[in-house]
Amino acid sequence: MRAIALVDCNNFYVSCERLFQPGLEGRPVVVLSNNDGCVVSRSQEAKDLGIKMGAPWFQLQDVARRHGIIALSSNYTLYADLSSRVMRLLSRFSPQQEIYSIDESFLELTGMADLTRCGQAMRGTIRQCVGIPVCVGIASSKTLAKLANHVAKKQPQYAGVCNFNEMPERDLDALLAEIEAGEVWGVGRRTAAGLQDMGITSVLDLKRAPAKRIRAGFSVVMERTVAELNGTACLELDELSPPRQQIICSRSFGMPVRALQDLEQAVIAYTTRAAEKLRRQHSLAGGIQVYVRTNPHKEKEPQYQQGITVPLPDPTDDTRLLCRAALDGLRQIYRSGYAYQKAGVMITGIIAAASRPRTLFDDVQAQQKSRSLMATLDHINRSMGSGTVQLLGEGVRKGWAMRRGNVSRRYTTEWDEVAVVLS
DNA sequence: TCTGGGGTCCTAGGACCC
DNA sequence: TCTGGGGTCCTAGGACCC
Repeated sequence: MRAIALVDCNNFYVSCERLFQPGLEGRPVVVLSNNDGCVVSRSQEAKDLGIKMGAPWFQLQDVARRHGIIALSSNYTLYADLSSRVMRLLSRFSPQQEIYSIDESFLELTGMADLTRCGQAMRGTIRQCVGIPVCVGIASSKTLAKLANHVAKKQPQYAGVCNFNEMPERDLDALLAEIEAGEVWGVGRRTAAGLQDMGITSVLDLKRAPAKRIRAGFSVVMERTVAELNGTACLELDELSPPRQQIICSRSFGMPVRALQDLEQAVIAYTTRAAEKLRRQHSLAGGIQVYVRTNPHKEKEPQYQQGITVPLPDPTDDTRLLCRAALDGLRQIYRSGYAYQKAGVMITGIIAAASRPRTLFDDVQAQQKSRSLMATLDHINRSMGSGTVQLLGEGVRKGWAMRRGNVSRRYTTEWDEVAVVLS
């Protein structure tokens, strides 16, 4: 039988913070999104207090004070480094691994023996070598493995590893009958409501739903989900991630921004980040979209949102050319008199650098100059820290930069910030 | 005062072509 | 008066994921 494992870190961001601040153990802790906006990770203690995923932090002030909830700004540099350590350890357990997200990985285990014990070994190794707690779900399709992982997390009797493949069908169905259909990977709020209208409430209902009806009511994607619930693997492991088809960089501002000049600085900063990502995957941009918007939550203030795509007939990865195009777009959509809350850029029309169409009029010398300048820029910023060299237009004061009230140190990636044992 | 960011896929509809 | 059929490409919007 096909065997796929899904390994998922528990409360990943909070677990990362606890590694270096053991005093957080046993206490309600949350990690906030950029700008200290929403809750994006919660310790078990915080979940037990009823703190919801995605809840705006400013609405939780009272409950936070009452229960002494500790809120930390997100520290993605730290999380990304710990994630790569976890993933490297997991790769020892299977020749085939798909890194699905910062805290999740699928592993192909087909043909191996003692899968439940193998899952326990993964847990033990990661706990010992990195210090992060994980749970493991094992089943015959990715969708079922996700569900098994969910069970491993919720039901303590599985000790963190749930293997559907070694359960009799009848027991498995009894288990699925107890789980809401909305827990299934790919079933979101809208679909769950639609399923409910059809009388489908549990995972077992969905598993037994006729494929034709599901396809007609929803889409081929949902039809595949039902097949996966029945143990037919439709989704393969994606071992190497294909290059991105779009690259987005957008941020909310730390405070409302009114002046075009500030928006220009932000757009240059975001375009710079996006261009770095573009070059890292050896691609060129065929266009760049810029958008700005006011704060939709402030209903009494005048609202405005607009975006525009600026085509780049000569595909490029040069930060300067991308910035020029983005600024050109920004000036077209900017209207004075609004308090802007967010801006962003999206690189589109992405092609591989190697497949750049050549024309008679290519300025080969300029292209070579651009390539070596960008390579030098990337080298300096990679080795000496991001932002060491930047375009002047990005600004130095950055009044629009995001808030990070309570950010921890980058313990594992910056010499200046390593953990101090005694001082 | 304060509500994240970055992706993918699918579908429908319009423009355009032969 | 009569006004096809089929294909492609692009875009916008919706739904979902972490």
